[in-house]
Amino acid sequence: MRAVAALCRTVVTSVLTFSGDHVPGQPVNEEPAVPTRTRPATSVDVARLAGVSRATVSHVLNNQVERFSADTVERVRRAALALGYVRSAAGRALVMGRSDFIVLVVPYTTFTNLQNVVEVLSGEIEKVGLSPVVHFSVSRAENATSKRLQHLVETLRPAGVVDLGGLSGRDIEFLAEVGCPLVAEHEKPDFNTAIGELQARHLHGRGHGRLAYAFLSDERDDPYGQMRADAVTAYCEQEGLPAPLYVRVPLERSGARKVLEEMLPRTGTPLGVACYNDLVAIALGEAAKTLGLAVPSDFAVIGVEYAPVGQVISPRLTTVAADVPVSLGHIIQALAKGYGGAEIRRATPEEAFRIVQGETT
Amino acid sequence: MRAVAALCRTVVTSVLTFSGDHVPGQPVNEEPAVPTRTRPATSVDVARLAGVSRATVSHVLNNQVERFSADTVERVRRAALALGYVRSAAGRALVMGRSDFIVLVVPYTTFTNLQNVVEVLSGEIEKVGLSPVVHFSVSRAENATSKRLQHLVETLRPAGVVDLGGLSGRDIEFLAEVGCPLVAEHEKPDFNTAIGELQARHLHGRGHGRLAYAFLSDERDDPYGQMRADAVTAYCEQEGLPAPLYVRVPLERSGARKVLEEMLPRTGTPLGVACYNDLVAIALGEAAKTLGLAVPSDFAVIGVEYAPVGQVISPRLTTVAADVPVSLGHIIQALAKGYGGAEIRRATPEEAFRIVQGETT
DNA sequence: TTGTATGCGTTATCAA
DNA sequence: TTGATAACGCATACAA
Repeated sequence: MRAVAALCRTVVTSVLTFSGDHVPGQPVNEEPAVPTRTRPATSVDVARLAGVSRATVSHVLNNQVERFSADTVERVRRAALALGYVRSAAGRALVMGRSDFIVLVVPYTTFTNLQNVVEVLSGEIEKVGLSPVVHFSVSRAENATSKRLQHLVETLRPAGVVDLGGLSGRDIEFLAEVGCPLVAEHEKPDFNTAIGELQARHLHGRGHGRLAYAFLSDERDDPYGQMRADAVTAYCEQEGLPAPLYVRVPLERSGARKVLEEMLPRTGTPLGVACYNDLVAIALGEAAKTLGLAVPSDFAVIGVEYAPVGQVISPRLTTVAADVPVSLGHIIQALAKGYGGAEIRRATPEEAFRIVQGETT
Repeated sequence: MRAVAALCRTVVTSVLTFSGDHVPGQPVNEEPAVPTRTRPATSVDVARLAGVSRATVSHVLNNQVERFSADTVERVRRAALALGYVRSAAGRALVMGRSDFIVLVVPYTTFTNLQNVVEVLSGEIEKVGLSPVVHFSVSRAENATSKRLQHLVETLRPAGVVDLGGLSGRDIEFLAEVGCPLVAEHEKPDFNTAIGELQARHLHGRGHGRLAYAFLSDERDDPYGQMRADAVTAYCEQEGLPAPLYVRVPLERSGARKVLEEMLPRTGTPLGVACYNDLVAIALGEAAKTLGLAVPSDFAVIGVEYAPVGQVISPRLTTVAADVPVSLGHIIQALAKGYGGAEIRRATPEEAFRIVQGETT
């Protein structure tokens, strides 16, 4: 039976097959009714064309070429190319125990640079021979274990998971339990602290001795805010400034205005506000305009993101911009170390972030 | 040897194994050095615990329960649950010829609702027993075939691909060649035409007889702009209005202002501009303010997105909002039809989009 | 109603 | 230097 199937395959390979799959082991004798696709080439096809065994094909295509004659290697490679052969992830995953995918977990937060981040990481992942796949985290509760992520990891059995901020504590535990590596988890640089401090130092340098921190207050998670706020607080303490006021800003006009009206009596002016992101900064800036505050002399705001919208409005927003490839350096490094890529140097927070001076500070 | 391995597995299953994989077929006699994870349960384990054969397990777990006694079904299900059994995607994909994943292809464009869109579609995909995986398209050229997508499809062999606007013509050809179904491709409603017409009709209804269409002019692809602009043009023709002027707006202040300065002599005022998205509308609105134009009487803009930022600034932006679940109705429907879910009704463009009245029209 | 046998495509071991 | 063979986990046609 096997011989029949193999023989049949010889024919089928060079011919069109049904769009549906035929029964395994059943010779296909009839004419294809709807000739739509060719069955993907397998290592058997390559082996036959190259005149070698499947084992040889496997070795050569995995770059274990030392033990083979140059001629054999060449023949196998040409055959693979000619047939458009691509190793089956399924077969490979089955025998390896895990697949060649890396899951990028994106947090449930707006993220102007997301496409950029994914693009940069995708390139690095491919450099080490793996394939990127993006997963949007949806868990809002800090310690909820995401059923979706769990299922993805259990079925895909990825070679690794990259956390862009979407993982809860339980998610991380889960990954450890099933033995799925979390890329760069333990060497994550404290970027959020760096950002918060950068904002505080900038506001202080522009003459603001009274500071506040503005969180985002909407339906989305805010995976970074607390660390940044802590950094602002630490800066104030270190510099002998009064502790910053914390506020939560809703993303609509009247709500933002109300927040501002409530904070001013408690802080007085001038006041400098470090904001969770550009959107929060814009909301506060607009509210300040309607209240007749002078920006930036009485009321200064600085965002984080360098979103385009902050640069088209008046006053142009002062913000913190990230150098995406640099700020992902620790992940890129871990990827290289864990999966056999070239060694690279890690970036410092100073290299990763910079202030973009606008008109709001 | 097989018996040995099977026996060995019986032991290993209830015990911790190495974090690395042991050699298949090699009994593990030594004590585990680093007892980190248990090997995932297989259908053999479930079969043994339930006292049935692997075939029975497979049938029951695929809901082909008619032919089995209630007792058998129950025993199998309990055993699977007890062992935390998850069927291996690899084994399944290998024998089925394709995996249980659906690839969501996201276009290279800013997208406020992206998280929402992905969340809604993910839910629907799971309803039919498949798993969503997101792929960020990066191809900018209209007819470039994305090497990344190609590789993903070839290795993952997904059950289907959902195009959110990131596929080029060649990508679509490629998918057809390899026989990967493109979900809802042929029944895609013409939402972009609906959006363009909605914008034009709104501006006209607010008293603007002279219209323009503003494209995005930045580094990103603009997969939707042309269709919307065409719809605006068609509307003008149909209503006997002068043909709309097309402009491309860069996302920075001086550039946007220059565009505005160049268009006004050609159109005069009052002028109504249908914009590609909220950001373009904001850029033009701000430029209009600096030129001293009266908004909306002399110069009106309407965006698309209902992005939060448009609602926190002054004047508050008029825009087109999408009902995400409704606007994805055709995809949800196709998913259900193609993969055996519940039948649902398709939404019309009128149900999917609505005008959010702000202060710029 | 249940079990047996086989194949899916890849990799690893060991023999030639 | 190369090849035969045995896993990996699952699904299914077919036999019992």
